[in-house]
Amino acid sequence: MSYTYEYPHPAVTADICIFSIREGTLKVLLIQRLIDPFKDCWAIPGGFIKMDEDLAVGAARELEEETGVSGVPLEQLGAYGAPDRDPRERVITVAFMALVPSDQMVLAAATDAADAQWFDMDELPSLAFDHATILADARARLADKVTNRVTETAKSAFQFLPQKFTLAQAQAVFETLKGEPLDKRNFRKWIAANWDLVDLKEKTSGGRHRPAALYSVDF
Amino acid sequence: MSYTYEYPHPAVTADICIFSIREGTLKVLLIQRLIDPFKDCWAIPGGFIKMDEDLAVGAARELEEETGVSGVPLEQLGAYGAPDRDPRERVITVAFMALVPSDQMVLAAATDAADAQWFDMDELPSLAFDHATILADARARLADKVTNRVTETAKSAFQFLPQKFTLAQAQAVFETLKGEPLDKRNFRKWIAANWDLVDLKEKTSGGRHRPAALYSVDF
DNA sequence: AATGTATGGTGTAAAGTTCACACACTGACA
DNA sequence: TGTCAGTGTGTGAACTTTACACCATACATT
Repeated sequence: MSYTYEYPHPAVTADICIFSIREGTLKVLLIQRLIDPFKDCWAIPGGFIKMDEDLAVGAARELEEETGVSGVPLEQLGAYGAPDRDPRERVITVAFMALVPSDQMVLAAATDAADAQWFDMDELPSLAFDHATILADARARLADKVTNRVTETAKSAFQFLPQKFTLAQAQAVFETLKGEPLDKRNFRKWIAANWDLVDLKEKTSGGRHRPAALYSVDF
Repeated sequence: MSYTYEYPHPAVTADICIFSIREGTLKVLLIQRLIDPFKDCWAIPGGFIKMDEDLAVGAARELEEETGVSGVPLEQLGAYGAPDRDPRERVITVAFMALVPSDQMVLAAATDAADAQWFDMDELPSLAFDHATILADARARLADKVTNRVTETAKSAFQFLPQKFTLAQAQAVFETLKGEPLDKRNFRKWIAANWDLVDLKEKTSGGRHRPAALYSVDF
Protein backbone atom coordinates (compact mmCIF):
# COMPACT_ATOMS: atom_id res chain seq x y z
CA MET A 1 0.00 0.00 0.00
CA SER A 2 1.29 3.44 -0.76
CA TYR A 3 0.04 6.96 -0.68
CA THR A 4 0.74 9.48 -3.36
CA TYR A 5 0.41 13.24 -3.24
CA GLU A 6 0.92 15.95 -5.75
CA TYR A 7 3.10 17.87 -3.34
CA PRO A 8 5.49 16.55 -0.72
CA HIS A 9 4.01 16.04 2.71
CA PRO A 10 5.82 15.82 5.99
CA ALA A 11 5.11 13.10 8.47
CA VAL A 12 3.42 14.30 11.63
CA THR A 13 3.94 12.74 15.00
CA ALA A 14 2.83 13.43 18.52
CA ASP A 15 5.38 13.16 21.29
CA ILE A 16 4.35 13.09 24.88
CA CYS A 17 6.36 14.04 27.92
CA ILE A 18 4.99 11.89 30.69
CA PHE A 19 5.99 13.08 34.09
CA SER A 20 5.45 11.28 37.30
CA ILE A 21 6.81 11.14 40.78
CA ARG A 22 8.48 7.96 41.97
CA GLU A 23 10.50 7.60 45.10
CA GLY A 24 10.01 11.25 45.78
CA THR A 25 11.68 12.49 42.64
CA LEU A 26 10.40 13.73 39.34
CA LYS A 27 10.61 11.13 36.65
CA VAL A 28 9.94 11.09 32.97
CA LEU A 29 8.97 8.09 30.95
CA LEU A 30 11.32 7.29 28.12
CA ILE A 31 11.41 4.50 25.64
CA GLN A 32 14.38 2.90 24.06
CA ARG A 33 14.13 2.91 20.32
CA LEU A 34 14.19 -0.40 18.56
CA ILE A 35 14.79 0.91 15.09
CA ASP A 36 16.87 3.46 13.30
CA PRO A 37 17.32 6.32 13.40
CA PHE A 38 18.61 6.60 16.93
CA LYS A 39 18.32 2.86 17.40
CA ASP A 40 18.91 1.95 21.05
CA CYS A 41 18.70 5.60 21.95
CA TRP A 42 16.22 6.81 24.52
CA ALA A 43 13.36 9.03 23.43
CA ILE A 44 10.11 10.39 24.70
CA PRO A 45 7.19 8.23 23.64
CA GLY A 46 5.19 9.22 20.62
CA GLY A 47 4.23 8.17 17.19
CA PHE A 48 2.50 8.96 14.01
CA ILE A 49 -0.84 10.68 13.98
CA LYS A 50 -3.49 8.76 12.12
CA MET A 51 -5.28 10.45 9.30
CA ASP A 52 -8.62 10.46 11.01
CA GLU A 53 -7.76 11.38 14.53
CA ASP A 54 -7.33 14.66 16.30
CA LEU A 55 -3.88 15.60 17.53
CA ALA A 56 -4.77 15.25 21.18
CA VAL A 57 -6.57 12.00 20.51
CA GLY A 58 -3.58 10.65 18.63
CA ALA A 59 -1.29 11.67 21.42
CA ALA A 60 -3.59 9.99 23.93
CA ARG A 61 -3.66 6.86 21.81
CA GLU A 62 0.11 6.73 21.57
CA LEU A 63 0.28 7.31 25.26
CA GLU A 64 -2.10 4.49 25.97
CA GLU A 65 -0.48 2.14 23.49
CA GLU A 66 2.95 2.66 24.87
CA THR A 67 2.21 3.00 28.53
CA GLY A 68 -1.27 1.75 29.31
CA VAL A 69 -2.27 5.08 30.75
CA SER A 70 -5.50 6.69 29.65
CA GLY A 71 -7.72 9.47 30.78
CA VAL A 72 -4.94 11.92 31.49
CA PRO A 73 -5.46 15.51 30.52
CA LEU A 74 -2.91 16.20 27.81
CA GLU A 75 -1.73 19.71 27.32
CA GLN A 76 -0.28 20.81 24.05
CA LEU A 77 3.16 22.36 24.21
CA GLY A 78 3.48 23.29 20.59
CA ALA A 79 4.87 22.11 17.31
CA TYR A 80 8.51 21.32 16.68
CA GLY A 81 9.51 21.19 13.08
CA ALA A 82 13.16 21.90 12.36
CA PRO A 83 13.76 20.45 8.89
CA ASP A 84 16.53 18.12 9.98
CA ARG A 85 15.13 16.98 13.27
CA ASP A 86 14.55 13.54 11.81
CA PRO A 87 17.19 12.19 9.43
CA ARG A 88 14.76 9.94 7.54
CA GLU A 89 12.29 12.41 6.21
CA ARG A 90 10.65 15.60 7.25
CA VAL A 91 8.82 14.98 10.48
CA ILE A 92 6.91 17.62 12.34
CA THR A 93 5.93 16.75 15.85
CA VAL A 94 3.31 18.17 18.11
CA ALA A 95 4.43 17.89 21.69
CA PHE A 96 2.13 17.25 24.61
CA MET A 97 2.72 16.80 28.26
CA ALA A 98 0.92 15.00 31.03
CA LEU A 99 1.39 14.32 34.67
CA VAL A 100 0.34 10.84 35.66
CA PRO A 101 0.30 8.75 38.77
CA SER A 102 2.95 6.14 38.24
CA ASP A 103 1.47 3.34 40.28
CA GLN A 104 -1.44 2.94 37.89
CA MET A 105 1.03 2.47 35.11
CA VAL A 106 2.00 -0.73 33.48
CA LEU A 107 5.22 -0.23 31.67
CA ALA A 108 5.13 -2.20 28.51
CA ALA A 109 7.58 -1.69 25.75
CA ALA A 110 5.48 -1.60 22.61
CA THR A 111 6.13 -1.39 18.91
CA ASP A 112 9.28 0.54 18.10
CA ALA A 113 10.45 0.34 21.67
CA ALA A 114 12.90 -2.10 23.17
CA ASP A 115 12.24 -0.86 26.63
CA ALA A 116 10.30 1.72 28.56
CA GLN A 117 11.67 3.15 31.75
CA TRP A 118 11.32 5.94 34.19
CA PHE A 119 14.26 8.29 34.30
CA ASP A 120 15.10 10.75 36.94
CA MET A 121 14.89 14.22 35.42
CA ASP A 122 18.32 14.93 36.85
CA GLU A 123 19.90 11.93 35.22
CA LEU A 124 18.66 11.91 31.68
CA PRO A 125 20.41 9.89 29.03
CA SER A 126 21.11 11.58 25.75
CA LEU A 127 17.90 11.68 23.81
CA ALA A 128 16.91 11.05 20.23
CA PHE A 129 15.97 13.81 17.82
CA ASP A 130 15.31 17.14 19.51
CA HIS A 131 13.67 15.47 22.46
CA ALA A 132 16.00 17.11 24.94
CA THR A 133 14.67 20.50 23.87
CA ILE A 134 11.07 19.38 23.99
CA LEU A 135 11.55 17.86 27.39
CA ALA A 136 13.22 20.97 28.75
CA ASP A 137 10.30 23.07 27.52
CA ALA A 138 7.88 20.66 29.11
CA ARG A 139 9.74 20.72 32.40
CA ALA A 140 9.56 24.50 32.51
CA ARG A 141 5.88 24.47 31.70
CA LEU A 142 5.21 21.91 34.39
CA ALA A 143 6.87 23.97 37.09
CA ASP A 144 4.92 26.97 35.94
CA LYS A 145 1.54 25.32 35.88
CA VAL A 146 1.66 23.39 39.06
CA THR A 147 1.71 26.17 41.57
CA ASN A 148 0.54 29.19 39.72
CA ARG A 149 -3.01 28.41 38.80
CA VAL A 150 -5.54 25.82 39.72
CA THR A 151 -5.43 23.89 36.50
CA GLU A 152 -5.97 20.31 35.47
CA THR A 153 -2.26 19.85 35.68
CA ALA A 154 -2.20 21.09 39.23
CA LYS A 155 -5.12 18.86 40.13
CA SER A 156 -3.25 15.84 38.97
CA ALA A 157 -0.56 16.61 41.51
CA PHE A 158 -2.89 15.20 44.13
CA GLN A 159 -2.75 11.87 42.39
CA PHE A 160 0.65 11.39 43.96
CA LEU A 161 -0.88 11.58 47.37
CA PRO A 162 -2.86 8.92 49.17
CA GLN A 163 -6.53 9.66 49.75
CA LYS A 164 -5.66 10.75 53.25
CA PHE A 165 -2.52 12.79 53.33
CA THR A 166 -0.62 15.12 55.58
CA LEU A 167 0.33 18.62 54.60
CA ALA A 168 3.98 17.67 54.71
CA GLN A 169 3.34 14.97 52.13
CA ALA A 170 1.54 17.46 49.94
CA GLN A 171 4.36 19.93 50.25
CA ALA A 172 6.89 17.32 49.21
CA VAL A 173 4.88 16.58 46.07
CA PHE A 174 4.60 20.19 45.07
CA GLU A 175 8.25 20.82 45.75
CA THR A 176 9.20 17.93 43.52
CA LEU A 177 7.02 19.18 40.72
CA LYS A 178 8.17 22.71 41.01
CA GLY A 179 11.78 21.74 41.45
CA GLU A 180 12.48 24.00 44.37
CA PRO A 181 11.85 24.04 48.10
CA LEU A 182 8.81 25.85 49.40
CA ASP A 183 8.32 27.61 52.69
CA LYS A 184 6.24 25.50 55.04
CA ARG A 185 3.97 28.19 56.38
CA ASN A 186 3.49 29.85 53.05
CA PHE A 187 2.73 26.53 51.44
CA ARG A 188 0.07 25.76 54.03
CA LYS A 189 -1.56 29.11 53.46
CA TRP A 190 -1.46 28.57 49.73
CA ILE A 191 -2.95 25.11 49.71
CA ALA A 192 -5.69 26.08 52.14
CA ALA A 193 -6.56 29.12 50.06
CA ASN A 194 -6.55 27.37 46.69
CA TRP A 195 -7.92 23.93 47.35
CA ASP A 196 -10.83 22.56 49.20
CA LEU A 197 -9.11 20.61 51.94
CA VAL A 198 -11.15 18.46 54.26
CA ASP A 199 -9.81 18.04 57.74
CA LEU A 200 -10.47 14.38 58.48
CA LYS A 201 -9.96 14.84 62.23
CA GLU A 202 -7.61 11.92 62.13
CA LYS A 203 -3.96 11.77 62.96
CA THR A 204 -1.09 9.74 61.72
CA SER A 205 0.56 7.50 64.23
CA GLY A 206 3.60 5.36 64.49
CA GLY A 207 6.16 8.00 63.64
CA ARG A 208 8.71 8.85 66.23
CA HIS A 209 7.30 12.32 66.39
CA ARG A 210 4.17 14.35 66.84
CA PRO A 211 1.26 12.95 64.78
CA ALA A 212 0.19 14.88 61.73
CA ALA A 213 -3.35 15.80 60.79
CA LEU A 214 -4.81 14.00 57.80
CA TYR A 215 -6.66 15.72 55.01
CA SER A 216 -8.40 14.84 51.82
CA VAL A 217 -9.12 17.17 48.94
CA ASP A 218 -12.34 17.94 47.11
CA PHE A 219 -12.25 19.40 43.63
CA MET B 1 5.58 15.21 -10.27
CA SER B 2 4.23 13.25 -7.39
CA TYR B 3 5.35 12.08 -4.01
CA THR B 4 4.71 8.67 -2.64
CA TYR B 5 4.88 7.42 0.91
CA GLU B 6 4.42 4.09 2.52
CA TYR B 7 2.03 5.59 5.04
CA PRO B 8 -0.43 8.40 4.63
CA HIS B 9 0.91 11.84 5.48
CA PRO B 10 -1.07 14.91 6.35
CA ALA B 11 -0.39 18.22 4.72
CA VAL B 12 1.08 20.82 7.06
CA THR B 13 0.45 24.49 6.77
CA ALA B 14 1.33 27.58 8.72
CA ASP B 15 -1.35 30.17 9.32
CA ILE B 16 -0.52 33.58 10.59
CA CYS B 17 -2.72 36.01 12.45
CA ILE B 18 -1.45 39.42 11.48
CA PHE B 19 -2.67 42.14 13.75
CA SER B 20 -2.28 45.81 13.23
CA ILE B 21 -3.86 49.05 14.25
CA ARG B 22 -5.48 51.20 11.61
CA GLU B 23 -7.67 54.17 12.28
CA GLY B 24 -7.34 53.55 15.96
CA THR B 25 -8.84 50.10 15.93
CA LEU B 26 -7.41 46.64 15.99
CA LYS B 27 -7.38 45.03 12.60
CA VAL B 28 -6.49 41.64 11.31
CA LEU B 29 -5.33 40.86 7.84
CA LEU B 30 -7.49 38.40 5.96
CA ILE B 31 -7.34 37.08 2.48
CA GLN B 32 -10.19 36.06 0.28
CA ARG B 33 -9.74 32.58 -1.03
CA LEU B 34 -9.61 32.13 -4.74
CA ILE B 35 -10.03 28.39 -4.76
CA ASP B 36 -12.09 25.73 -3.14
CA PRO B 37 -12.64 24.78 -0.46
CA PHE B 38 -14.12 27.91 1.00
CA LYS B 39 -13.76 29.69 -2.32
CA ASP B 40 -14.50 33.40 -1.89
CA CYS B 41 -14.46 32.95 1.84
CA TRP B 42 -12.17 35.02 4.01
CA ALA B 43 -9.32 33.33 5.83
CA ILE B 44 -6.17 34.15 7.71
CA PRO B 45 -3.13 34.04 5.46
CA GLY B 46 -0.99 30.95 5.40
CA GLY B 47 0.20 28.16 3.26
CA PHE B 48 2.06 24.96 2.97
CA ILE B 49 5.33 24.44 4.73
CA LYS B 50 8.15 23.49 2.42
CA MET B 51 10.02 20.32 3.10
CA ASP B 52 13.30 22.04 3.88
CA GLU B 53 12.20 24.97 5.94
CA ASP B 54 11.56 25.44 9.60
CA LEU B 55 8.01 26.13 10.73
CA ALA B 56 8.71 29.70 11.75
CA VAL B 57 10.65 30.30 8.56
CA GLY B 58 7.82 28.91 6.49
CA ALA B 59 5.36 31.07 8.31
CA ALA B 60 7.57 34.11 7.75
CA ARG B 61 7.85 33.24 4.08
CA GLU B 62 4.11 32.90 3.67
CA LEU B 63 3.71 36.14 5.51
CA GLU B 64 6.14 37.91 3.24
CA GLU B 65 4.73 36.36 0.09
CA GLU B 66 1.22 37.31 0.89
CA THR B 67 1.74 40.65 2.54
CA GLY B 68 5.22 41.98 1.84
CA VAL B 69 6.01 42.17 5.51
CA SER B 70 9.25 40.71 6.78
CA GLY B 71 11.33 40.86 9.90
CA VAL B 72 8.42 40.53 12.28
CA PRO B 73 8.87 38.37 15.32
CA LEU B 74 6.46 35.50 14.89
CA GLU B 75 5.19 33.75 17.93
CA GLN B 76 3.89 30.23 17.73
CA LEU B 77 0.39 29.71 19.06
CA GLY B 78 0.23 25.99 18.62
CA ALA B 79 -0.94 23.29 16.29
CA TYR B 80 -4.51 22.84 15.14
CA GLY B 81 -5.32 19.51 13.69
CA ALA B 82 -8.95 18.42 13.92
CA PRO B 83 -9.30 15.68 11.31
CA ASP B 84 -12.05 17.43 9.38
CA ARG B 85 -10.78 20.95 9.54
CA ASP B 86 -10.00 20.84 5.84
CA PRO B 87 -12.47 18.99 3.61
CA ARG B 88 -9.89 18.12 0.96
CA GLU B 89 -7.42 16.10 2.92
CA ARG B 90 -5.95 15.99 6.36
CA VAL B 91 -4.27 19.29 7.02
CA ILE B 92 -2.56 20.16 10.24
CA THR B 93 -1.73 23.78 10.70
CA VAL B 94 0.71 25.49 12.97
CA ALA B 95 -0.58 28.90 13.92
CA PHE B 96 1.57 31.95 14.48
CA MET B 97 0.80 35.49 15.32
CA ALA B 98 2.48 38.80 14.71
CA LEU B 99 1.84 42.43 15.34
CA VAL B 100 2.93 44.64 12.48
CA PRO B 101 2.86 48.30 11.61
CA SER B 102 0.31 48.62 8.87
CA ASP B 103 1.76 51.56 7.02
CA GLN B 104 4.81 49.59 5.94
CA MET B 105 2.52 47.06 4.43
CA VAL B 106 1.75 46.62 0.83
CA LEU B 107 -1.38 44.62 0.49
CA ALA B 108 -1.01 42.37 -2.48
CA ALA B 109 -3.35 39.52 -3.07
CA ALA B 110 -1.07 36.66 -4.02
CA THR B 111 -1.51 33.08 -5.15
CA ASP B 112 -4.69 31.52 -3.81
CA ALA B 113 -6.03 34.90 -2.78
CA ALA B 114 -8.48 37.07 -4.63
CA ASP B 115 -8.06 39.89 -2.22
CA ALA B 116 -6.32 40.85 0.97
CA GLN B 117 -7.90 43.25 3.37
CA TRP B 118 -7.77 44.56 6.85
CA PHE B 119 -10.81 43.69 8.95
CA ASP B 120 -11.87 45.26 12.13
CA MET B 121 -11.68 42.63 14.85
CA ASP B 122 -15.21 43.55 15.86
CA GLU B 123 -16.59 43.03 12.40
CA LEU B 124 -15.17 39.79 11.19
CA PRO B 125 -16.70 37.96 8.28
CA SER B 126 -17.26 34.27 8.66
CA LEU B 127 -13.96 32.55 8.22
CA ALA B 128 -12.75 29.48 6.40
CA PHE B 129 -11.76 26.30 8.18
CA ASP B 130 -11.29 26.71 11.92
CA HIS B 131 -9.77 30.12 11.48
CA ALA B 132 -12.28 31.76 13.78
CA THR B 133 -11.01 29.61 16.63
CA ILE B 134 -7.39 30.26 15.81
CA LEU B 135 -8.00 33.96 15.57
CA ALA B 136 -9.84 34.05 18.89
CA ASP B 137 -6.92 32.28 20.54
CA ALA B 138 -4.51 34.72 18.97
CA ARG B 139 -6.56 37.69 20.11
CA ALA B 140 -6.50 36.47 23.69
CA ARG B 141 -2.78 35.87 23.55
CA LEU B 142 -2.20 39.33 22.14
CA ALA B 143 -4.06 41.04 24.94
CA ASP B 144 -2.13 39.00 27.43
CA LYS B 145 1.30 39.69 26.03
CA VAL B 146 1.04 43.33 25.33
CA THR B 147 0.76 44.72 28.78
CA ASN B 148 1.95 41.99 31.04
CA ARG B 149 5.58 41.57 30.16
CA VAL B 150 8.12 43.46 28.19
CA THR B 151 8.26 41.09 25.26
CA GLU B 152 8.97 41.42 21.58
CA THR B 153 5.26 41.59 21.06
CA ALA B 154 4.94 44.50 23.43
CA LYS B 155 7.89 46.24 21.80
CA SER B 156 6.15 46.15 18.49
CA ALA B 157 3.29 48.12 19.98
CA PHE B 158 5.50 51.19 19.68
CA GLN B 159 5.57 50.72 15.94
CA PHE B 160 2.10 52.19 15.89
CA LEU B 161 3.38 55.41 17.31
CA PRO B 162 5.33 58.10 15.55
CA GLN B 163 8.92 58.55 16.60
CA LYS B 164 7.80 61.41 18.80
CA PHE B 165 4.60 60.63 20.59
CA THR B 166 2.50 61.82 23.44
CA LEU B 167 1.53 59.65 26.34
CA ALA B 168 -2.09 59.91 25.35
CA GLN B 169 -1.22 58.46 21.95
CA ALA B 170 0.66 55.63 23.59
CA GLN B 171 -2.24 54.92 25.89
CA ALA B 172 -4.64 54.73 22.98
CA VAL B 173 -2.41 52.16 21.28
CA PHE B 174 -2.16 49.97 24.32
CA GLU B 175 -5.87 50.21 24.98
CA THR B 176 -6.60 49.09 21.46
CA LEU B 177 -4.28 46.13 21.74
CA LYS B 178 -5.56 45.09 25.09
CA GLY B 179 -9.13 45.69 24.19
CA GLU B 180 -10.09 47.60 27.30
CA PRO B 181 -9.71 51.11 28.67
CA LEU B 182 -6.78 51.82 30.95
CA ASP B 183 -6.54 54.34 33.76
CA LYS B 184 -4.54 57.37 32.69
CA ARG B 185 -2.42 57.79 35.77
CA ASN B 186 -1.77 54.11 36.20
CA PHE B 187 -0.84 53.80 32.55
CA ARG B 188 1.65 56.61 32.84
CA LYS B 189 3.24 55.00 35.86
CA TRP B 190 3.38 51.69 34.05
CA ILE B 191 4.94 52.95 30.89
CA ALA B 192 7.51 55.01 32.75
CA ALA B 193 8.43 52.04 34.91
CA ASN B 194 8.67 49.51 32.10
CA TRP B 195 10.08 51.38 29.17
CA ASP B 196 12.90 53.76 28.67
CA LEU B 197 11.06 56.92 27.72
CA VAL B 198 13.01 59.95 26.60
CA ASP B 199 11.46 63.29 27.35
CA LEU B 200 12.16 65.27 24.22
CA LYS B 201 11.42 68.60 25.91
CA GLU B 202 9.13 69.42 23.05
CA LYS B 203 5.44 70.08 23.00
CA THR B 204 2.70 69.48 20.54
CA SER B 205 0.95 72.54 19.25
CA GLY B 206 -2.06 73.43 17.23
CA GLY B 207 -4.61 71.56 19.28
CA ARG B 208 -7.43 73.46 20.86
CA HIS B 209 -6.05 72.53 24.22
CA ARG B 210 -2.99 72.40 26.39
CA PRO B 211 0.08 71.12 24.49
CA ALA B 212 1.31 67.64 25.29
CA ALA B 213 4.89 66.62 26.01
CA LEU B 214 6.57 64.52 23.36
CA TYR B 215 8.54 61.38 24.09
CA SER B 216 10.49 58.77 22.25
CA VAL B 217 11.35 55.31 23.47
CA ASP B 218 14.66 53.47 23.71
CA PHE B 219 14.74 49.70 23.88
C1' DA C 1 -11.30 90.38 27.63
C1' DA C 2 -13.99 86.91 29.46
C1' DT C 3 -15.77 82.36 28.93
C1' DG C 4 -16.12 77.72 27.22
C1' DT C 5 -14.15 73.49 25.77
C1' DA C 6 -11.06 69.92 25.03
C1' DT C 7 -7.16 67.63 26.32
C1' DG C 8 -2.78 67.42 29.33
C1' DG C 9 -0.81 66.36 33.56
C1' DT C 10 -0.27 64.97 38.38
C1' DG C 11 -0.40 61.87 43.72
C1' DT C 12 -2.14 59.20 47.27
C1' DA C 13 -4.46 55.77 49.91
C1' DA C 14 -6.45 51.13 50.35
C1' DA C 15 -6.32 46.44 49.24
C1' DG C 16 -4.13 42.63 48.04
C1' DT C 17 -0.10 39.69 47.18
C1' DT C 18 4.43 37.84 48.08
C1' DC C 19 7.97 36.73 50.87
C1' DA C 20 10.89 35.98 54.79
C1' DC C 21 11.24 34.22 59.10
C1' DA C 22 11.45 31.20 64.54
C1' DC C 23 9.74 28.68 68.02
C1' DA C 24 6.74 25.78 70.81
C1' DC C 25 4.12 21.11 70.45
C1' DT C 26 3.72 16.17 70.92
C1' DG C 27 4.09 11.31 70.51
C1' DA C 28 7.49 7.49 70.15
C1' DC C 29 11.19 5.49 71.77
C1' DA C 30 15.15 4.55 74.67
C1' DT D 1 11.83 11.40 81.93
C1' DG D 2 14.58 13.02 78.34
C1' DT D 3 15.68 13.28 73.54
C1' DC D 4 14.46 12.91 68.85
C1' DA D 5 11.96 14.08 64.74
C1' DG D 6 8.60 15.97 62.33
C1' DT D 7 4.15 19.01 63.22
C1' DG D 8 1.93 23.29 63.51
C1' DT D 9 1.33 28.16 63.84
C1' DG D 10 1.38 34.32 62.83
C1' DT D 11 3.28 38.61 61.72
C1' DG D 12 5.55 42.32 59.50
C1' DA D 13 7.93 44.32 55.39
C1' DA D 14 8.05 45.00 50.64
C1' DC D 15 5.85 45.26 46.67
C1' DT D 16 2.03 45.39 43.31
C1' DT D 17 -2.45 46.63 41.89
C1' DT D 18 -6.32 49.39 41.76
C1' DA D 19 -9.26 53.23 42.40
C1' DC D 20 -9.97 57.85 42.18
C1' DA D 21 -10.42 63.94 41.16
C1' DC D 22 -8.71 68.18 40.19
C1' DC D 23 -6.14 71.93 38.20
C1' DA D 24 -3.41 73.57 33.82
C1' DT D 25 -3.20 75.33 29.33
C1' DA D 26 -4.13 76.52 24.62
C1' DC D 27 -7.46 77.75 21.42
C1' DA D 28 -12.11 79.27 19.87
C1' DT D 29 -16.11 81.81 20.61
C1' DT D 30 -18.57 85.66 22.17
